Amino acid sequence: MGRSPCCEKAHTNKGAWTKEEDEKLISYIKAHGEGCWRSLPKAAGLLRCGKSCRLRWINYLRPDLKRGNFTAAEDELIIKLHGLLGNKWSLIAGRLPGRTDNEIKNYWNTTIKRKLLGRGLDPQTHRPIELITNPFATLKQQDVSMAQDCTTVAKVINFSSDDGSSSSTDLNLDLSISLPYHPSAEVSVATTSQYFVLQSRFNPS
DNA sequence: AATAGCAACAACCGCCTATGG
DNA sequence: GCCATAGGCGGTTGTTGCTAT
Repeated sequence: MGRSPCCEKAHTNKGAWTKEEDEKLISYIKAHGEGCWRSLPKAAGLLRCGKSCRLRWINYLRPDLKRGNFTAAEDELIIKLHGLLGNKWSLIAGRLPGRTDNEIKNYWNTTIKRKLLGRGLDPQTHRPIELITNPFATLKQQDVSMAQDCTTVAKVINFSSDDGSSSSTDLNLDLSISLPYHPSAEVSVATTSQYFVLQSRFNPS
């Protein structure tokens, strides 16, 4: 027997939300707060799936959302975080106040991917595309060794100062609690550091 | 002016995880 | 420990609006 559906699909609306539906959802959450998404639609008088309500609220109606274009600083932060975390959009969104995982995911797929390709970097690995076809074409041996040493990553991308305090930037990138051990994670971190090693070489400002 | 192509974004789907009985 | 359920997440699709031809 399969999994039961999250709601009675025959009695729910789908597709774009109307203004009336938005208003019902907003007023209900203002009055009762978030929580129990399954029972919310009925209580709020909405013919929607609970999941759909949650998504609509989180991605579009929440009052603390920052609408509008991404700034250059946000761009760079997303790229850095993606290099460390991969497609963990919710974790990335957690580091960008007012931005949602869905928004960042869309922005990544439509804009940043192309931006990285334009820089000659593979969007998934963040490695120079040339390195993928010929892994040691441009890296000096010392760079490879350095990249393999994960402890250098913090220095390379300025996460923290030598005394362990946070970096001088206002970006809190302490991700130490978010990264479960996985052998491939070392590869990911190493490739990210390779990117910054190369970036500093090509763009030493 | 018509329309084809593309980019951006909203929303859905299916799977995974956490939690409570 | 097992099972059912709700919530959460990432991948994918559908829709809309803009631009180029």
